[in-house]
Amino acid sequence: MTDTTTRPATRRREQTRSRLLEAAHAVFAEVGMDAASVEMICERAGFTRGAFYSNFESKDELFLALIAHLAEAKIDEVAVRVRSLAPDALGDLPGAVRQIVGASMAERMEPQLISEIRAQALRDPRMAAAYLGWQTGLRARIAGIIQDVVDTCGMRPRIPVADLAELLLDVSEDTCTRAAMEGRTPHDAGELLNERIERLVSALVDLS
Amino acid sequence: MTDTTTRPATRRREQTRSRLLEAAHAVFAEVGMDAASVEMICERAGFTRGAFYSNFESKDELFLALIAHLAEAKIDEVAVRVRSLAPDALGDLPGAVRQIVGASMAERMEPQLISEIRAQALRDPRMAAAYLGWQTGLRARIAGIIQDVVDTCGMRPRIPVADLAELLLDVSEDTCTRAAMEGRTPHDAGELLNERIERLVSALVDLS
DNA sequence: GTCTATAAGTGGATAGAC
DNA sequence: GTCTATCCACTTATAGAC
Repeated sequence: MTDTTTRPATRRREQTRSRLLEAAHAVFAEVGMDAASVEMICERAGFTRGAFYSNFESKDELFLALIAHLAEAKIDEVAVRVRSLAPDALGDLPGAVRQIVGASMAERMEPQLISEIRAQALRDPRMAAAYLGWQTGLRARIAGIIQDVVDTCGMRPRIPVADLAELLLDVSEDTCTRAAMEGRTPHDAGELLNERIERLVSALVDLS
Repeated sequence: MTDTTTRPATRRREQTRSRLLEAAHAVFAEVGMDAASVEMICERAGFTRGAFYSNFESKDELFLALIAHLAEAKIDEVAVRVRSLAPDALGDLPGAVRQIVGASMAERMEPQLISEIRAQALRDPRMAAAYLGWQTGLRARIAGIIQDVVDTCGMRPRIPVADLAELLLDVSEDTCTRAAMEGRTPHDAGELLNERIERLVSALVDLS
């Protein structure tokens, strides 16, 4: 016997939740939080509204759950990327930063969704809290990585490492956002970001 | 006789348009483009929907007109600020930048409205064009100002001046946005921005 | 130029069947 | 757990009065 008896319903429920979150990700990015109807999201996920309201209290709760989900996923992603390139490319700080920060930003509909989340967070304190927590965690992690590289290679940053982390995150976001607006491909955006970060980092950290 | 006969209706019409734009500014910032109803905007401006549709084709056209209006107003504002502080404070680049860029960003509902415009511009090519044109003009103007200061004072920027202008604009926007989310007052945001720009500029331009 | 009235549609959310 | 049917609030946009 499988564990069908212990948690069959719960597993199914989590799958439904997961598919709804995935659909929400796409729909919110495409048309925005307000223009997105619960119906659109359900249709995309292959459910009806009844199923939706059995899993989420409201569209707002879904959006909040999506932010939390993204925060977790993105921070994990950073950890994975770090492990996958730490050994060899330690000396190449710009390259490392782009790999870690940029790649996850330029792909898919990230700029659209992030912009949407920011716009909502500026109006709703609960969403602001969720978004700020995410960003704070991300900044701390990036700062930690930069600190490691700096220590290992004996570099001397001209501004505090925390500032540098924040700066690089902001620049990454803005560059990818503008690239998306200009109709560039994600690959193009990556190139652009690479160059900009290269110039910035080489101006901001001395090799001592 | 006044020129009442030549353009009485036109003057009145422009006043109506202007009041509608002003109301749109507030409502779009408060609830966002999609959640904002034409009725809300009309109510705020003291008109009814009939008057609205006599002046604008649709909500989208109104939003587009608002972007164009803001672009013009903001770029003019920069010019005014520059003239008002150029003579004495030329040596204080961080201070000048904050005065020019920051003040207009931290006040009122600017972060909310800008975020909303960006979110919309990421989905609608027409709005993207309007927004990108605005930003490009603003960047060019800021770059020109920085170049002046740099030349006059014999400073040596460690990255191209165009990059510096873009960077400072991005940092200003992001700082004000985050400050707003954290519930800080516009004054607080100004302080924060000031410090951040101070550190950044002193790390990025050498006094030669 | 601006208002009132209204048409036609879409939204979120619930109740109850299966 | 998920679906069908439905309620009610609210939206955009137009037609015609003033």
